[in-house]
Amino acid sequence: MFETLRNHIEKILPLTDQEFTFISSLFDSKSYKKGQFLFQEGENLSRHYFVCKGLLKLIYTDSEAREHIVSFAMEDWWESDFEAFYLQQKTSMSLICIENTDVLYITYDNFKHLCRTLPKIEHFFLEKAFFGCIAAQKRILSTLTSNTKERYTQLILRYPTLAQRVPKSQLAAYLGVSRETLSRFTL
Amino acid sequence: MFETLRNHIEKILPLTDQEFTFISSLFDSKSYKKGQFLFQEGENLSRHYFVCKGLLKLIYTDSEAREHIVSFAMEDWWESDFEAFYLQQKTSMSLICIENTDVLYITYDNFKHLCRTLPKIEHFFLEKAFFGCIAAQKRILSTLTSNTKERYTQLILRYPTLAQRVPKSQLAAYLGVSRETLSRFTL
DNA sequence: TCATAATCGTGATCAATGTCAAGAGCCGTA
DNA sequence: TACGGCTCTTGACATTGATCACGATTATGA
Repeated sequence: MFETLRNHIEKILPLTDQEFTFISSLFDSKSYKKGQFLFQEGENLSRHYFVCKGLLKLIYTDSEAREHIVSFAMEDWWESDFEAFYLQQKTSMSLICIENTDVLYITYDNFKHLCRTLPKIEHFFLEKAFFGCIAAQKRILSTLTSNTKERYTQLILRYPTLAQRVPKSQLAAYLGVSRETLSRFTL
Repeated sequence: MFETLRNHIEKILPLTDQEFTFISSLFDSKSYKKGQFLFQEGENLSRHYFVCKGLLKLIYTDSEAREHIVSFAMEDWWESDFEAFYLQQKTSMSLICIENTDVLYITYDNFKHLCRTLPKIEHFFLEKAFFGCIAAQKRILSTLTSNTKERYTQLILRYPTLAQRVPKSQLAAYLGVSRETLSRFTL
């Protein structure tokens, strides 16, 4: 699992063995089964997760108990309730396994410690955060410019494996439409 | 204008005079009048803008010439076509003045030079990017959980000055609804 | 293997919103 | 002051998608 992380980081930032040993010491690994929560709304444990293997969904549950999918996370993706993590607040969302999943995670304190001790890692996280902003900008744009059917086909084209691993009802919850609506489309 | 930038950065990262002199040398300042373009779709000049005074909109124009507002930018906000800037591509969006506006901007090359020469600035940009992700996550969430009227009132509550500085039709283009729909709401 | 739960598709109905059209009010400028 | 441009409102109608209901199919686990 740690090798996965190392490869992932070194795509952006070369590391010495010593540096990576230090990084590793600040992460913990954990495996979850399908259906389990990595964290739940209202908890106070802010961690940043790296998915080594598996598939997660980050969801928000509204006042009518409807589940909205803020994002999926598959192999090599980072995931967390950013606001809760970075501002040290209670989580407003939950992170749940769609498949059995292996993750590495870092706590906020360890993250700060890492950035202080090994400042060049901030370059790595900056690049990740930039791409996060780009992806978010694109998703917002697609809600502005495209109708539901277009967004559905774009999603499938962009993440073909996701569409195979996730039931349609979950794709609907990600797109913000009812599952019936997706069902009626002929692609 | 440069003092504005310095105050802005120093909220997150203390700077020596020497450091700030160096930073300043990599930014240019420019003033634009209401209606002018800072850049236009299809151009190849990637810059990252800091708004000292005024108000901008980042728009995407679709195939039917409809204008969608990806984001507004007011005082102390950073703005750019992130993808074009960071990946050195042609812009797919345009940045336009809603009011007369003074900006500072940095080119991609200077940005890279800055990060290489003064790595601690990456801490500043990382924090900015993180907050950008948080804001985007929230905006996506609001489209998933709230109806149009709720999103409209949330927008006004959150950015009361914006609602005063921008015509309703532009707020509609930001929310992704028709101006007629906003018109029919009694708040 | 069987029982149960998930998932998916489809019809009927209703609410929300887009679209087109017309007109009214406001503001800056010649 | 008068004009044109911009903005906002409102009505009528069409379209999209949500909701509820039901049944069929597919996975899953004891």
